[in-house]
Amino acid sequence: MKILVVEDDEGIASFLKQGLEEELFSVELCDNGEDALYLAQINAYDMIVLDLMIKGIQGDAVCQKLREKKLHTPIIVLSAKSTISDKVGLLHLGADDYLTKPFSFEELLARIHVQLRKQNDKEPLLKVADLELNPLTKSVTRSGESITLTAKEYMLLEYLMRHRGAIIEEKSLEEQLFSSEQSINSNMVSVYMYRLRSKIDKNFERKLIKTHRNLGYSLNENAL
Amino acid sequence: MKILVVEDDEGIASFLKQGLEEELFSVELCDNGEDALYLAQINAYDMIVLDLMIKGIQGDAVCQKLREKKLHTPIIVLSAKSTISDKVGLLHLGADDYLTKPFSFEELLARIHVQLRKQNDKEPLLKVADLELNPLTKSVTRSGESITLTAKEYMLLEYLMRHRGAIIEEKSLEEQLFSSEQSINSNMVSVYMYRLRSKIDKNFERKLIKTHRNLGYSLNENAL
DNA sequence: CTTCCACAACTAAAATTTTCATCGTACCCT
DNA sequence: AGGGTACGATGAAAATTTTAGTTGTGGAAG
Repeated sequence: MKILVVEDDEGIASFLKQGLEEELFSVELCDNGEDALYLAQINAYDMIVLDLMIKGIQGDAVCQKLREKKLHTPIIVLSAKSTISDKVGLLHLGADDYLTKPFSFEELLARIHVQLRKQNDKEPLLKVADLELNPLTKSVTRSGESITLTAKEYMLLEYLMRHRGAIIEEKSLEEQLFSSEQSINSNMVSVYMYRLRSKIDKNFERKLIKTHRNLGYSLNENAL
Repeated sequence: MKILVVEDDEGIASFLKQGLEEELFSVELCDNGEDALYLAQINAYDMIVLDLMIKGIQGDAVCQKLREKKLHTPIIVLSAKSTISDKVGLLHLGADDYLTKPFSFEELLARIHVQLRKQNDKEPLLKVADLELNPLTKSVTRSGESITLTAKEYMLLEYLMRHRGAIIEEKSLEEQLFSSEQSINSNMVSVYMYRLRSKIDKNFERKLIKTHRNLGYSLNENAL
């Protein structure tokens, strides 16, 4: 699980990083709006923790822009103020939850877990171009035709679709497929990519799975 | 993940049950010391949440007795008082953490997660009779001889050993082996039991894995 | 422009997991 | 005690996962 923490204050940032890493999340830090926007779009985060008062573009604007770009990653906003207008406005801008400083680490952690769990219920049908995946029935179709996947193939595809558009490094995919058990020296991700492609992309003109040499893979309807 | 909640106050009890079940724990309730002792010994709980002030045998005594019987399940104590003597005493009696009322549900949840994680680090070597399992190296020996297990076989054995002595229902084992994905109508647990037995018990006089018809299985050095 | 290197794609075989059908046995009922 | 039934054990085939090795390809260096 990858989390992006956007936080100005170095002390809080490293405190959060350390705490979250102890919870076995993989954490990346960033201290300004521009980088946040860039990173959130290029990486496959499962969660964004976003301080409102940061350098450059403000948190609320970051939040809004990400949603405009159809980024679906849950966002938890951290804020010093706690006025009503703040809260309502934020949720409108696309934040999923907010927390006013000061807050306890455990409170943040609980909120993160709530959001991660909600993800599953939120999107009833994942779509990329004419490829559709229904997480409830675990069924997949492309151009209406049903496609049968094995468990691991399905896991891989669901993960790709939940992070559609982003470039996902092989390490993340591996983590997803083999929950944290280390299996160094293994080309299984590439093997599964091959299988997935042969089922998802092979018979279609428009290829959805893309390889980004030295970076990872992505699932994308654009040329990119 | 199975949690036993020992709580007198019906309101709190059902609140905890509901909250924990939303977190995907499987919860059992009990409102007095005697039942708590009995249930904790007969079932394979992963965690016990224990109120100090309960009917019958008091919480501290329950805690102490369970530890005397070598039950290793983590115990989180709930207490109305918050005097220092309480805290120190409890930890001596074998509790792993305590929480003073009133507490927020999220705080309890966080403590539970901490304890569950600690479990892994706490016991460096699991033993039942001459059967030994090292969770770090994932290696298993019986009477000193090394035994090679596949991933699923290992998972099953580790789970049995972490709950040694208790009768574990098939449903729990299934949940453990196939993280929550439902696979109704499947005898895989019995298939794996068979395999495990053929590696662990077959060549030995003393059988450690026991079947309890209509109840489940247990791993035990006693005749039982 | 060629060569080389690193990475990814592919293939095939081995190992494991999962399913399925059948067998054995404890327990209940009469 | 005999018979029925339900549950667990067993064996083996089918499917999937994993490993290992080979082939292909893009980009850097010469």
